[in-house]
Amino acid sequence: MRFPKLFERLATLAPLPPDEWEKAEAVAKEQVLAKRELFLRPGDAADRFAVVLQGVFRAVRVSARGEASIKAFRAEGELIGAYAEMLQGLPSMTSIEALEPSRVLVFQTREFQALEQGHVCWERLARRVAEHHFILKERREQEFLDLSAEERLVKFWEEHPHLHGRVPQRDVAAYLGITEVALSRIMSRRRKRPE
Amino acid sequence: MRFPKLFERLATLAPLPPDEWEKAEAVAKEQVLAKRELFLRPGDAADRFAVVLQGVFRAVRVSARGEASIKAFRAEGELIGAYAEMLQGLPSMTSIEALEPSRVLVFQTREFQALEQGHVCWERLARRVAEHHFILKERREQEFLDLSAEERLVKFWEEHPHLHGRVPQRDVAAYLGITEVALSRIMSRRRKRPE
DNA sequence: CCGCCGCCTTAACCTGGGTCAAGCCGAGGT
DNA sequence: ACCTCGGCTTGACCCAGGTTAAGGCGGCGG
Repeated sequence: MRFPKLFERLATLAPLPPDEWEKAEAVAKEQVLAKRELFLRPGDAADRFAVVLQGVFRAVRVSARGEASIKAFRAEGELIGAYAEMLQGLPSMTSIEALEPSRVLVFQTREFQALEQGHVCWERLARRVAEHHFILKERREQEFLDLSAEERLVKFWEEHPHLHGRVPQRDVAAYLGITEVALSRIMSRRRKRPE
Repeated sequence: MRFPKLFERLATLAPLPPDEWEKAEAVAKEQVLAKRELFLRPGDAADRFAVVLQGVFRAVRVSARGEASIKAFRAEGELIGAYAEMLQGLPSMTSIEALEPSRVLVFQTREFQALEQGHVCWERLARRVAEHHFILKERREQEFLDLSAEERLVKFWEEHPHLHGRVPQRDVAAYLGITEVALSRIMSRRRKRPE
């Protein structure tokens, strides 16, 4: 077993026999990405996903009008991929970019589906993953509905302290749904009135 | 089989043997709700969900500060329930209210779990449901990030024409993340400059 | 028939965040 | 050492939407 820590992590989501995990490792390929390199670009087929072994990524949605907003940051142990597009069989509308030199473990969806045929544990895991992602998105929805930009910022750093210093401010702003300029203003405001 | 149309609908999501559906019908209970009656109130255990047979519901999140925002409207054929709380074993933070005299088909989560033990089709269905809900939430996230209130309004009516005349404007506003007043302004603006 | 209530609209005023544009560093590259 | 360039800040101005408050209007109960 090449990735025992990853195995343990996944096994907490759903029971996962070690030999099934070894089969998965056999079809997965490690990939190294330089800073600024893309794991996925818009227009690509959404036929693969990966687990981050090391590094940080940003998932950027490129809207029809060329605007770019950030859907998520992903660091060690988390999944990257154009999940929604994959589920719908659409080409990716997301670009996924390494913000640091990174390493990921890549799965082709075809090969993952083959694993699902072999043992129900993979379907169960996929269910838990879907449910988990749902919970994250619902939490985010609630923040847009109930919180001001400043409150969302505070919450962001509470929930993602490990991203400190690893993601540019402009990207945090794009994640919060505001501009770089507004973020800067909010920060200076807080500096003056600490609470 | 008491609800053949519902069976057909679910069978499009994941293969569902008719006899399994009959087992489900056997444990489900029909419930009638008057206008304004609550299917779920905040604080309740999130131990049941239902399919809407007739009527419209609104799912309202009551934030800590007493603010109320609307997570979703649900009409015929759709699911109601405090899904995120159910997944996390938390008490409901959502109130689900009938906007019209309604009928729903109620399942206890315990009983649904028993169905899951009996046949994998239920786990597969649950997975598809989770994935579907994820896609909906992600779409909504994107709308908050990329669109103005006016654009969100237009899209809302494009996507939910069947709700026309069935939900109060103030609720539409709360769903879009704006006030009743702002919604009214946007509408009068559009009346004057039709495009 | 009247008055109340729920729901919607309108108006006046305020404010958070957008836009545009001018700096200000600090890290590389030459 | 210098230049550039990318990322951050700041200021001036603008506008969408929030807040408050005053009606309008249709339906329903008394």
